[in-house]
Amino acid sequence: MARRRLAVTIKHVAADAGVSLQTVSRVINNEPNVRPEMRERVQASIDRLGYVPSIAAQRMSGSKSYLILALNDRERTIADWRARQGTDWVDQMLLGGMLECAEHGYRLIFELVDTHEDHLERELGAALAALQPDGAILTPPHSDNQEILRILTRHHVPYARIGALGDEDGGSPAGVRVSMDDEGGARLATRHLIDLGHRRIGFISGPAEYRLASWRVDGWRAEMAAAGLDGDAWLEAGDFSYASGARAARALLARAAPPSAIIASNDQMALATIEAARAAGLDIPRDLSVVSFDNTPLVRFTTPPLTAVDQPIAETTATAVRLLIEAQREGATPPPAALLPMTLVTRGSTAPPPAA
Amino acid sequence: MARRRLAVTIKHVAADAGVSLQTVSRVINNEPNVRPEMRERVQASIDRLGYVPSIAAQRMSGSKSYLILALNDRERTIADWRARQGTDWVDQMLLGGMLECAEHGYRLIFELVDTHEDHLERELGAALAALQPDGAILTPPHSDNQEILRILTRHHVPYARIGALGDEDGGSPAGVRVSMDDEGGARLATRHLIDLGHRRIGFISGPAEYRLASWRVDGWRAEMAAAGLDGDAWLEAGDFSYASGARAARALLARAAPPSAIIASNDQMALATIEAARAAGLDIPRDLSVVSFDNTPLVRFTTPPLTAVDQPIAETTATAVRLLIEAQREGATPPPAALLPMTLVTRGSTAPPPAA
DNA sequence: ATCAAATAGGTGAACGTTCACAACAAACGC
DNA sequence: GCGTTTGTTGTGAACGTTCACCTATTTGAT
Repeated sequence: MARRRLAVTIKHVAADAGVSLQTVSRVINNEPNVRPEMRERVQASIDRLGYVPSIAAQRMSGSKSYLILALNDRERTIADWRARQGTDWVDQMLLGGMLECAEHGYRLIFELVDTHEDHLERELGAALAALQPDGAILTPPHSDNQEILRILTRHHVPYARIGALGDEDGGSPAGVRVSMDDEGGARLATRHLIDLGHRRIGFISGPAEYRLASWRVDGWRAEMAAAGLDGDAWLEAGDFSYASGARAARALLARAAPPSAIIASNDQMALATIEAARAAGLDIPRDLSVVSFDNTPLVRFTTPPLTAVDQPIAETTATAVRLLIEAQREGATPPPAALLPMTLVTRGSTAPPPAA
Repeated sequence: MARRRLAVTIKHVAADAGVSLQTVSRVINNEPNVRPEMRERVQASIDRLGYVPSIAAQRMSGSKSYLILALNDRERTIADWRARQGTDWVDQMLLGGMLECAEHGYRLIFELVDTHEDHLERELGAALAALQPDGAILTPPHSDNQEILRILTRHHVPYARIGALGDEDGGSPAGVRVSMDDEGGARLATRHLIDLGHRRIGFISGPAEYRLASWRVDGWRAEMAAAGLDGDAWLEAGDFSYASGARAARALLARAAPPSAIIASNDQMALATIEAARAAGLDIPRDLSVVSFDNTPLVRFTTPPLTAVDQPIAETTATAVRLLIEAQREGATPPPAALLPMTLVTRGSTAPPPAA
């Protein structure tokens, strides 16, 4: 329990360079009004002594903490994780944000909060008071949790919201918004299939309560309509689970005029589609083309590997971090919003339709 | 840039309860020598005002930071992540450690460090000085990076090393060690197959430079020997990649006396084995049983789903956190070590061998 | 040359908490 | 009854940094 007395502080640097504490502080923070010559001398001392400012002390005297919190729902994260499926977004999100933070001298802290009404206030409040972060990032499904937004606002912590997001926050000045273009992604997939010559393109949707799920349907429907095709003829509902995907795929394939291609709104339902097609004696991609959403590691090792719409999950957090940091500069422009495009990764599960 | 003057501090609590700062501090830290009646009064004020101690201030006056760093190699993590394969350990590790931290009022921070010789000292030093964590966790392949250990020791940060680990650190008092029982895991898999009636059990090893890879071989060999079987007859070398697994599996299946079961040292090689068997016209599990190591989400969605040895990755970090925290209590017992067992998850890829 | 303004640097207080130590009361041994 | 221990509370300094303010020095305009 002995106290550590070994750290080199600003005092040592000041003594070593023969200047006052304040001058050292000015050099550290790149403030003006220091002669280049003096600045160099101080910097030399800093380098020689290996001095690093203590975040704790900096935060105490009112400066930034250089910390950004990535808030996540504890229960959901744990549930996903226990099931060992679908936590792919955790490392994607985390690493994307961390790297962007590192660029700017910030640090991203992944924080799990209990979003139950009665715990939220105390837990989140404790985290904010204890760490005093310079910003927070909210991910679905809590990006528009009004209670969380309220607490963040009360603690004066600027936030960025990822995904989802209506316009219901009526211009709260603290909010940055970053979304992925789900509709555009669906359009990419659909156009890819149309370009290959497909006309009957089935779509397995996600659960209705997810906005991104309906956006994906919208994109597919719009692109079908643009090509003069009737989208709604080949729509089946799923809920992102493997079982629902299998059911929907079987239903599509059992139709009088079955689709020659199917787009599934996520990877697990695409996997189920492949399995259902195989069970029906169809070869992929010869008899049926399949496109997936998500592009998790799962779909690289199927046979054949799946063509998939890739979501820029990592870019999402990275952008959120960048916008948060930028918004804190003096300028104080109105909080920006960003829409990130999705990309299509073409693999072996798509081909021209069988000759009619 | 306006300073925040809204936080409720220990001073407000003291005034509210009509006691000195020190008494409040004692209550916060659960120190003895406070009358129950007084303690209650202070606690009431704390609750009413919603007071939360500031970590920054606590750290400044020499107490704990309640932060534990999970150190990871930046380049390797990024490379794995860009490739979108094999980062499964990131969220497993992270969440296991975070939950254990939360139990004890600590917080886990995932920190990527550049392990290049010339950057390591500066970067890691900066992280330690800035955050002043109460402990650090090292994961493979840097669990025995002497340079990192040296820097941690110099900064008086106790550490826990996960995986790998010879005894080459000659009793440095700061080191806690947590390992997974790779040998035991391999024995479990082998015994499972032997119990099913298999006699010719092939093994696809990992790269020789990974100690865990050779431990897995050892376990398989030992269990084979215990059953009076010659292990080395069916050993093929792989390097954890899909391609190497395919090559090894083809070699095993092309033998005069091909194995009736194959254990692959990781999931990707197991996937390759399934594909190779299918290409050779074999049905799994009727003609060939396959067991995998790792148990990532990948192997749940293959057909058939893979029987796999599950690694307690999350428990690994959780245990490390627990041991680190325990080691800091007054007792100061010699640093402990833990060996975590693996478990076998039986799915559809194993069955009795075909009747001879 | 003179005065105002801009630039370069220093000084003491403050941030919120804990530590070391002092002060006092109560309980105890004899 | 007196000195000694034990338990409870308070006081001032310290942690490492930045802020607000102050003092020189230099620059520029008149």
